[in-house]
Amino acid sequence: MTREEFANILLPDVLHDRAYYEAKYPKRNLEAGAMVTRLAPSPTGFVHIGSLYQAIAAQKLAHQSGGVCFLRIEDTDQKREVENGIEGIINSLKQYEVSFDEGPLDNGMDVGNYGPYIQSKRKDIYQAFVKDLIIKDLAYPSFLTEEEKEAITEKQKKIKSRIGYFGPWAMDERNMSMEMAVQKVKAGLPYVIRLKSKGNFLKRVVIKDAIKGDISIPENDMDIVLLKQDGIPTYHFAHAVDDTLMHTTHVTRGDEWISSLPIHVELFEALGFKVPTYAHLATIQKEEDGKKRKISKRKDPEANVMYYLEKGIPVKAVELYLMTLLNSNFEEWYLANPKGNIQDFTLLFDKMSVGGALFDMEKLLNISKNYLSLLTAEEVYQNTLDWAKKYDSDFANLLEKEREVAILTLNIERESEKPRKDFAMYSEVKENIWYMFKENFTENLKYDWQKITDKTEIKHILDIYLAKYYDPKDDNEEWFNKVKLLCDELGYASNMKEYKQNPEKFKGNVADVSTVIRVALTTSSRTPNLKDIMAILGMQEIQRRVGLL
RNA sequence: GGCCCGUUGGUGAAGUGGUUGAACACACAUGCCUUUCACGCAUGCAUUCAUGGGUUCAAAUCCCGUACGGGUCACCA
Repeated sequence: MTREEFANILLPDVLHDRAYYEAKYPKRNLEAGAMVTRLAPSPTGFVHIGSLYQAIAAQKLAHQSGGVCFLRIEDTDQKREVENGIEGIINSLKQYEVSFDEGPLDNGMDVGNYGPYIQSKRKDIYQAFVKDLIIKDLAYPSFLTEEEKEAITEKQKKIKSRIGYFGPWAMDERNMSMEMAVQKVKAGLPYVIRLKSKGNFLKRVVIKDAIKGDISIPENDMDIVLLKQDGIPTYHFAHAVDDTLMHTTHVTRGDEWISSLPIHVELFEALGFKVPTYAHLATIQKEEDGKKRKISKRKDPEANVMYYLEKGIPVKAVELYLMTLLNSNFEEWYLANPKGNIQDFTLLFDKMSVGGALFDMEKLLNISKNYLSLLTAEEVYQNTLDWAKKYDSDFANLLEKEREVAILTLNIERESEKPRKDFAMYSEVKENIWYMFKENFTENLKYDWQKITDKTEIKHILDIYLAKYYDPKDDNEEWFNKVKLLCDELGYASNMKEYKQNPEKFKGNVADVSTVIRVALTTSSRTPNLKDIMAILGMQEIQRRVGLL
């Protein structure tokens, strides 16, 4: 029996050979230095913050160099398959404005010439290459059952050997005759295809990682599984074939992959492929009970990229935050270019951190606050409305009905040198402006009175203020002067310095009186500029509100 | 346990043998400004770069050991 015949029996349904596929996916026509990168998530129906992080890196790296960034779905594990997993991923990434050049982007249909971009549709391709390996005696069928595998592991534990299927432990199957193997196949025994490893654990491979530098690891000598019983490849094999055929130049992925690097190097060599450049990104971590750990999708809601969307944290803010983690000099650049386009920033491998950063929500919110403060009132209004339509429909209705009041309110102390920073997420807008809407301002509200709490005094202050002093036509300075005059009349200090020197001479000060007006009209002691609020409310509404006291 | 990687303040970090008396940002604290809050401004916050040793005129920066943290050892990615 020839090896070809043997391979045909093992993999009878393969349509093409490897040469066919190599010819089908020619080298990309790109300028020198252009990077081809990719994001390769599994469709668990959920985009991890770490995937977004990688996506941003991959996408920037490719586009700043005039290259290509594609999306490939790694759905080789059918047990983990989730319904609508692929759409979920594409959808989430779309919302984060990650722009891929190729992938299953058009409702799951491929865009680009190097597809299919979904691994489950590439079965024939993988098998063509496995077949080639079998013919070259670099791979063999393995009939090892789970129990047999466990028995080996137990033995290895007992004698404190390394654990795995390698060298002497694999000899029986490695040396099995083709005839014997065919007999087992014909008998219907299930089998996988394993690599016949040529590696030597005592020798080392040195891999140059674009981020971590030289990594030296013992060679792989495990006869790892290439093709599972169902004929679908393992991650390792799919990675080698896909990234070669799709002509990836830079593999960006999480650094949990470093330990399988020797496998990948051996696979590329066995297949006669050129090893791509690897860039292993440090994983984002989280601290809990004083311990660091990988941010986990089961325990941490913030691991899911949808979390930020639900909270109303702008996509852009998340991107800015991830960029600060990605490149240590980004923050400085952004500070100097607050309105700059991120695309103008050049991402550099050697500015990427080798250690895993702790996820810092406070920092994210701070970035978000600053970002929101630079938007126009119209933009904040529109974004808040878009958010509310999905997550708070009552508020959305109100915003649509009271568009003008909302925008006027959001515009107070905005679009200036030092804009206000009242909220970090769209979900916080409501609590900041609700009182501006007439229909929200009814009886039985909770007022946040500060120093002056006596009802008769409060009413007295307001009555006199409205009757004698308040004039909507006043400018800011005049407006405040009037409040001071009011203070003088009622025995409150209009001058803070005088008040501080002799507080006992006054009933209170101008800040206390202003607060009374503020709280009476809004219930809150924390609001933007009072004069502007009053102008938006209008005299009639102001009087109505005073009447409610 | 084997194998990898890492360790600069509460957090992200700058730093690649000598103007580093260790940038910058977040957080925190205090004060100022002030119609509250926020903004802004000012000041403070690592006598020291996990630790022990070595190389050197000189080390956070180079070398070795130790400790600690993380990752990984699947027919999961």
